[in-house]
Amino acid sequence: METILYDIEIPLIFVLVDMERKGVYVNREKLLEMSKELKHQINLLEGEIFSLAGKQFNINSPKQLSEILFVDLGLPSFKKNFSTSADILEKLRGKSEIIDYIIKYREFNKLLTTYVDSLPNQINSKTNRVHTTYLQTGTATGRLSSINPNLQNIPIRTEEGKKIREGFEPQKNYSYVAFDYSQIELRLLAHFSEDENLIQAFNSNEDIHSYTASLVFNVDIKDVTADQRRKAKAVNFGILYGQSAFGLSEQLNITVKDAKNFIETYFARYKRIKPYLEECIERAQKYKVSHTLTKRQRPILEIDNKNPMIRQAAERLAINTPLQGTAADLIKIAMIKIFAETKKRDLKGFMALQIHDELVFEVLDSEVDIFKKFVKEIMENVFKLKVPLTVDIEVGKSLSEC
DNA sequence: AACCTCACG
DNA sequence: ACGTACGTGAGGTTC
Repeated sequence: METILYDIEIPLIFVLVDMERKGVYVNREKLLEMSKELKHQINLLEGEIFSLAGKQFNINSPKQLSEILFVDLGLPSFKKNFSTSADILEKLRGKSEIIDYIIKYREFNKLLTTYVDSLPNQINSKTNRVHTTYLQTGTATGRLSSINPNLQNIPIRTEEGKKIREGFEPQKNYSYVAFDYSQIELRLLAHFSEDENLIQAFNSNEDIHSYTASLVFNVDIKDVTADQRRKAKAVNFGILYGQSAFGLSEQLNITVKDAKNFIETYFARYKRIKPYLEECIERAQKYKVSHTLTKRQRPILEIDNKNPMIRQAAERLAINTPLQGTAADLIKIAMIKIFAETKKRDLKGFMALQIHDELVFEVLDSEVDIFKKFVKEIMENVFKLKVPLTVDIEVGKSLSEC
């Protein structure tokens, strides 16, 4: 079923093999230091949790934890199952002190086990670096994935998580230079839908979430509040995934009625979006596949399923696949061009990581300016869309500075 | 091996 | 009444 584009797929293999061969340096000592500190914090949190629970138990066991929370402590459970996932715990915040400790415990324990204590074990003794493996044909949409270890999910969202990035360092006299596509999937939505307002939003170079907020809440863009922007951001992303009013209401902690209102206003302001999303679904109904800009195809076999739940899930794939998949196509083409250009110019710098919409290079300091120029140029002009593609650049002496 | 949870885009 | 946002990989628990 899958259409393989040989002129794209085969050259990418060389880029990937080169990245895997070169690897990234991880500072063992820094992570060891972090490990000690995290273990200390985790111990303190464990003490607080056991004290509030009135007994010792395995906090890592959702089964035992739910017993403590929903039976022993009598906290309200919102779903039939006794889920203890982060979004449920978030709703229980304030109901018991134990919740805050559990949330922190979970965060620290995740960072410790998945990264801080794990990465040093993956350092290759010959190269003294960590070498991931990229899978080129492992995903449904055309994205890459990364295994053993996964270097596409290095923490960044929390303060403690960011510290882990300090452990990733370029070699002496080199810097990391990171290039990331700004809002590529929303830009592709603008391109495919040809919605005038969304195209205008990107042409005006305004912050897209503030721009959406100004349209949806009918205020001047400079008067958009942080909360309005947050809500607009949720709607923008929700659209890419085919989120329902219920889903949005859950995420924003607002009523379903308000969420429905938001989405309707969104479609009223960006008039071409809803018809475009419907076209995506109709195409999938007709051809039983979704496709990307380069005609990469994904079978959407359940699009006519009689079970509404299964059918709606298929409809969401029909909406999301062209966006996520096209973004993957574009960055792959850019990677091939950049690799060729690096060889042609005989540069020492090299691609170190690909994180879906971002490329990180390890670059000789004297080459940084050259790289900044030609990589940005290639990425932004990889394909002529109805909106500009823009790339943001960060330079640093560790991954935490990118 | 299945399930839960959570790290990232 | 039901379930409800796409794409991944990894670590821990449970069976």
